Amino acid sequence: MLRELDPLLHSQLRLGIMSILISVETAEFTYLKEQTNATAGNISVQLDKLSEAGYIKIEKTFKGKKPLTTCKITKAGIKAFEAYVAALQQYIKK
Amino acid sequence: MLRELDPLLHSQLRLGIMSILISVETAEFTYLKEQTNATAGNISVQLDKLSEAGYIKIEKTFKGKKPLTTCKITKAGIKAFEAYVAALQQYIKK
DNA sequence: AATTTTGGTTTATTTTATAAACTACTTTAT
DNA sequence: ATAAAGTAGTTTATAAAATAAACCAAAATT
Repeated sequence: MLRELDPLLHSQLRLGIMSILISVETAEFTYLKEQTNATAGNISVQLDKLSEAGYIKIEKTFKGKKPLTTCKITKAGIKAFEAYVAALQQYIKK
Repeated sequence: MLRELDPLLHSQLRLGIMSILISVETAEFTYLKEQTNATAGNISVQLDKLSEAGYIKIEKTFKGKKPLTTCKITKAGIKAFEAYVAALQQYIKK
């Protein structure tokens, strides 16, 4: 029987964000936007969801005079990501 | 930059169905239902979508007096599945 | 012969993803 | 100095998807 895939991670954009965050550890909003090719609005919404789930931590500061949003994956986020990947393997192994 | 994930395959249920079909080559509706733990309605809808995309072939016959729906992955389906897995690797490789 | 079960389909509802519009401020050009 | 354009986002509206609920037709069971 196939395992459940965490719906919060089974979304192209959120998975992309998490995929980046798991390797870089912290990333700025604009960097995520570039890398994922998504619109700012979409990123904003998905970051909120990941944050509310406790998968990432969002910090709002300023770079000079401009707002700066920085994201960092949490322990829970790493765990969830790894569990998701493990479950996913079931689906894609030959 | 992250690659696109075929939205038709990036769905838990459709991916599960394709994952089964790629290994067994043909499967009955009820078998898919059991293995995926999904409702009949949901399976019915998702099979139609996969079929319309040409990823699977659906055959309707009878087993004795009862209707029997049999599914088989197509060449295009195999190709799409493999492309999806390749793209996905980008997201989940450490 | 009524009730339940099987094998589905269709329709309705909820959830999700995405895009469009907007806010607040900064930088650049006039 | 001020209007126009750009940056960094958020909020709201719309479209698309997933899922569940309701339904149908025939078969099997009590």
